[in-house]
Amino acid sequence: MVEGKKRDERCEEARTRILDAAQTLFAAHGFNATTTKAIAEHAEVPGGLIFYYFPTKQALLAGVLSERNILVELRCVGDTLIVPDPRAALIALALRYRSALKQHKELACIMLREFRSQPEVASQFHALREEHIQFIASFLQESLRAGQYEPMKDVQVIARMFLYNIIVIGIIEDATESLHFVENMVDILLCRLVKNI
Amino acid sequence: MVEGKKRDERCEEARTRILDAAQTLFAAHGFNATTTKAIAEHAEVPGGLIFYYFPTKQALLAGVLSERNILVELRCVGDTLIVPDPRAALIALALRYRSALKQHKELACIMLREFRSQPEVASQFHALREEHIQFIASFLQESLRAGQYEPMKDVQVIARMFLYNIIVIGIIEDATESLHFVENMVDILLCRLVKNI
DNA sequence: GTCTATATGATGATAGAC
DNA sequence: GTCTATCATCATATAGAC
Repeated sequence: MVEGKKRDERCEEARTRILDAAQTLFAAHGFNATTTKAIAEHAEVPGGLIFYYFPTKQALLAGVLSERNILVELRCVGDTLIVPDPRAALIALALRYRSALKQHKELACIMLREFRSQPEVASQFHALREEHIQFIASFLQESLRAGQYEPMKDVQVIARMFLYNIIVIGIIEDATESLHFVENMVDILLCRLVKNI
Repeated sequence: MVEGKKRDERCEEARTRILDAAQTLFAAHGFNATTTKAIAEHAEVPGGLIFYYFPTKQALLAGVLSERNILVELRCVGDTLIVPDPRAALIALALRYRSALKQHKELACIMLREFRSQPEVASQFHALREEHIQFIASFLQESLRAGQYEPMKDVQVIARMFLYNIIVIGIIEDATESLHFVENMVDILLCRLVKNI
């Protein structure tokens, strides 16, 4: 029974396990430094099985990027986030981004590592950035309107700064006391508002 | 004569040419994706010569990072930069950082690419960040004092945000209209000041 | 210091049994 | 679908002539 279940699990998850292993190792050591042998060992499958599911190693990378698409997950970052106070709203949004990035840190690492040499990664990365700058800008504008504040001219710039800081915090930073930094960051970005409150 | 000079130049610069080629190719394709053969071809030297100057490929990377040390160059970024107006000072500083990063973009790319797998790179990168946050903070504090402005409590946070944005602009951004963004960024960071002017 | 030829090992990918 | 054995290629590094 236990054996059967174990067996079934391993069987039906072989492909998933390969993707998991590839994602982890690509993030940790980079695409080129990761051997298919290492992926197979980490996934606990024989080396040849990788090439049953994926024609090439490159296709395996593409599989990781498409099937574990960080864009889709991040698009939900603003859902059900309705806070009348712009300051609280931006902090909540920042924390959501932070946890989303943390959750998908491996994907983010792969994108950051490979976007210079893998064109598909670069375009995905670029699209992701611009999309979220627009989203953050309209999210901020919305929460300003909802809170009866004066609309800001600098919304685009603030959104860009917000995202850039989130990216660095999520990817480069050790995340030590980043909550404190996030709050201070939002205060500074909303300075004109805060003074008007 | 021409032949002799050409020959001499090639001879005395062989090591330098190898370092140049390695730097360029490591930045473009990453350490592991770059073969020593490719470096030799790019440097126009025979493949074996690399291992006369550097015992291993890893040592070649270490050579690039130590002999083309971006830290040293960036430490001069604030020299002879005395501007009484904090806004003008920060913009000037940002532009210096931007051009320094642009000039050493290959090094920056290598650090960003490899800091996760190469421990030496990681510690260099971390030290660089903290050092420059401190530097920017005291630079800002200084220009506030010089301009007779009230000292700010958020200097550390502003310095951090400043640097993080500079990093993203310099490394990830395509640098399109980044001057405009830099100005807006400084205005937002100094918002409390600007309102007091 | 420069260059060629090559050893040695690892890597991506395949063939084919089960 | 799973697994083993193996091929062809290419990478780092070396030996040794010049």
